[in-house]
Amino acid sequence: MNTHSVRREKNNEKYQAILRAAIKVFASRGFFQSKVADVAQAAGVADGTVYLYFKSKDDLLISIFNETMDDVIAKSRGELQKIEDPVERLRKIASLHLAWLGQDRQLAVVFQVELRQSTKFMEEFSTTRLAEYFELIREVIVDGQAKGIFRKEVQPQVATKVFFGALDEMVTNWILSRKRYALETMVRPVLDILIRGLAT
Amino acid sequence: MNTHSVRREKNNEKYQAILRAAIKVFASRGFFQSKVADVAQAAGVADGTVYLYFKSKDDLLISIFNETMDDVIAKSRGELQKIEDPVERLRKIASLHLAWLGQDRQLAVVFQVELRQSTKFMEEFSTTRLAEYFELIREVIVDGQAKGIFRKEVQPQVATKVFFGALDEMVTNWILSRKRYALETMVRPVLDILIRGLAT
Amino acid sequence: MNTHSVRREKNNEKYQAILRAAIKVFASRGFFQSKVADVAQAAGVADGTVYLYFKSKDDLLISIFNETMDDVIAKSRGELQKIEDPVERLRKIASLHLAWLGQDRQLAVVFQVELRQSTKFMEEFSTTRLAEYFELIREVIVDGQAKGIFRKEVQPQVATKVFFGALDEMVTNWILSRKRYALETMVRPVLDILIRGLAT
Amino acid sequence: MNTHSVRREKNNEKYQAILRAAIKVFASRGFFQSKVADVAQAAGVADGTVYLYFKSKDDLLISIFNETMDDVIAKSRGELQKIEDPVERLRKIASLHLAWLGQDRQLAVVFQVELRQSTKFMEEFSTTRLAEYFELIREVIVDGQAKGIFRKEVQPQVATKVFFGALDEMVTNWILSRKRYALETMVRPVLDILIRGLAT
DNA sequence: AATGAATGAGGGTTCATTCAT
DNA sequence: TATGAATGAACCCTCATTCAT
Repeated sequence: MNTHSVRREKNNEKYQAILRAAIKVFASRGFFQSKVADVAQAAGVADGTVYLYFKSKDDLLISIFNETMDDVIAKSRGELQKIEDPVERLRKIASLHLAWLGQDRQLAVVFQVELRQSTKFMEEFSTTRLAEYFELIREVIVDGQAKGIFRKEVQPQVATKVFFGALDEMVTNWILSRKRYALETMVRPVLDILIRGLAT
Repeated sequence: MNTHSVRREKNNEKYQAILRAAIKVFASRGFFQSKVADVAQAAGVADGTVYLYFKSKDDLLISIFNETMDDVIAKSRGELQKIEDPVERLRKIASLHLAWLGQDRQLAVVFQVELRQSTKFMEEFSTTRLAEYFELIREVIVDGQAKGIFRKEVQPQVATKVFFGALDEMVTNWILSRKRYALETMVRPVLDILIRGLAT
Repeated sequence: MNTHSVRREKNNEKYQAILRAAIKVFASRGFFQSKVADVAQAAGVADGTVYLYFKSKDDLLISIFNETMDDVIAKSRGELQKIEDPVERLRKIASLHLAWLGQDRQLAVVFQVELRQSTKFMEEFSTTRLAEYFELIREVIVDGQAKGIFRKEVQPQVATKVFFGALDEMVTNWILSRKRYALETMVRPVLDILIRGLAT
Repeated sequence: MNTHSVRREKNNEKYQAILRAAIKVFASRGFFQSKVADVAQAAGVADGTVYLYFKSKDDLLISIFNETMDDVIAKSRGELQKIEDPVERLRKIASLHLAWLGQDRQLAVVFQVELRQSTKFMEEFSTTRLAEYFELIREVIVDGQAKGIFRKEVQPQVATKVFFGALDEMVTNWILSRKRYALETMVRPVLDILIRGLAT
């Protein structure tokens, strides 16, 4: 059916409009409480049009995740190539992570809350893009160990989870907090603890 | 309305049966995908009976959280009183946290996934029982700083989040992992990193 | 089952308490919106007790009608025996009708509104007690014709309906009106029209 | 929300089909006993389609009343303009009233029984379209008094209620009667009484 | 490609009634 | 007689998805 080349292409204007609308709507009402019609209206298209670009409502959520993660991972890889020092590399990952979600509260809500709706989603995510993100972190840690900067007795797998878990908690707290502060300011105090924890 | 003595009491047999059933059902199908009728059937009661003990489907989820957190916090406080060393105290918290969820995969799924369905729930939780749990951790860290064991330049608030975030990520990973391992085994490697990160 | 002599007896205290409670509750919330539990509470008995005195919720409504109509018809018959003049007899019926409902707004609401819930009820009522009430009126008119006071070309059947319809509308209007006035004051102006309409 | 041009329009084919189906279903089963699904099925549409044209089940009932009353009032006003004699005007109103309900037993059942379900409905109706109908009658009576045909000591307000009450009772009786007769035949005998009652 | 009217499956909740005590 | 906990059938409405235009 979807034989037209324009459909489903990421740089198609309507595709992007619908995706942005979905982030906005899911963030404000929650995924389950959001109607496809809401997304369509926010995107300025008819209800049916959503289905020309996305298979289902679930697909909207999955696409938000995938598209965003692709960007983040690509961006992170690019930035990491410019840096040698493992410590600075971890700092860069943390910095990008918090800056990226910190500048778009709605996207952050979708990532921290809506995407974790069900084990079904979580399992799908954790075995694909998220696994790739974890791998990105792990490589930096392994490299740091090879360079003698991080302790060799630390299991990279564990360190990766600790690192990610710490950042993740920062974001969740930031979303739920009544106080308004720049999420990025958390990079330094968090890294202070983690780097020390890993350092030789 | 129904404030009859037998109803709504926590140690009422049916109340507990329904709560256990809800954990089981929510864990396996997900909260939104679960029907109240499923919970009732699993508990061996009629649909309507659920509403003699719980105000709504939401109330089931909230009650799971509150009941469990009350237990955990009470248990943790009790155990912590027996320990002096801040390091050992943190270890005890981590140990209880992972042991508690590690021995009941279904409960863990509900806590790591289902309870995070919506900002509505998250906000409610984070300002009550969860805040208390955070406070529990924070006190240990502050005490450790007072005793000169943890660095004073670390912000207890931040350290608390890093600590919780790390543990939380361990649980989430454990749930989603295909490998079956004892969650408690993560205590040592995780604490190894965190304690070092905090220590003077 | 109901073999105990005390049950279902009209002068039983609880029977009356439940009936009064039902009138009150049905009048304020409406029959369909009322719960048997509301009636029980208003009567100060347990839910189940209602079923010791009444077969069903419907039976409550039917009993309100029957009990009240029995009173009204008996009372009316008694009063009519004391009067000779057909005109004064009609006036007495109207007067009793409006006085009786005019002094108990709740009862009036039940009679004018709640009892007309369905053709099922209406058919049942109109063939029993209500038919008896109609007959009461008809006899007076026939008697008036025999005495040469009312026109013979008027069909008593029709005159009865006109008479009842007029009174009935007075009550309905009174219930729905925002103005508060004594329903009985309507007797004179209404009878003025009707008597003239019937008179030779 | 759905303010699309086709929807909710009175001359829309489906709108009318659903309205007719509602009259049919409500008349045969009663409003509270009828399911929206019954109405949908009778109209030959899906359940959800009902809600494209009507806000709720209540709205169906209210719409039946409003649509029909609008027709009746417009028709009556038109006919009355052609007539001068107040007596003939009252006869025309009665004639239209009984002819209109007499030719559609189902509609009559809805008007005489189902619409009087609750004070909620009754209050809404009596202050809008029904008040307009009453006003129509009142004007004729006032005009008759001005022309010296009806007695001036009669209160038009009261006469209106008596007139309407009499007609209303004819319809109700006709519905509940086992005998089948043309409702319109009641015009003459009823008017015979009422006109005499009003005449100078 | 785009529309939006139509579809119809699905479920939380209420409440009349029962019955063990 | 009286209780009230337990039952489970019943239903309105929503909304993801389809498809004729």
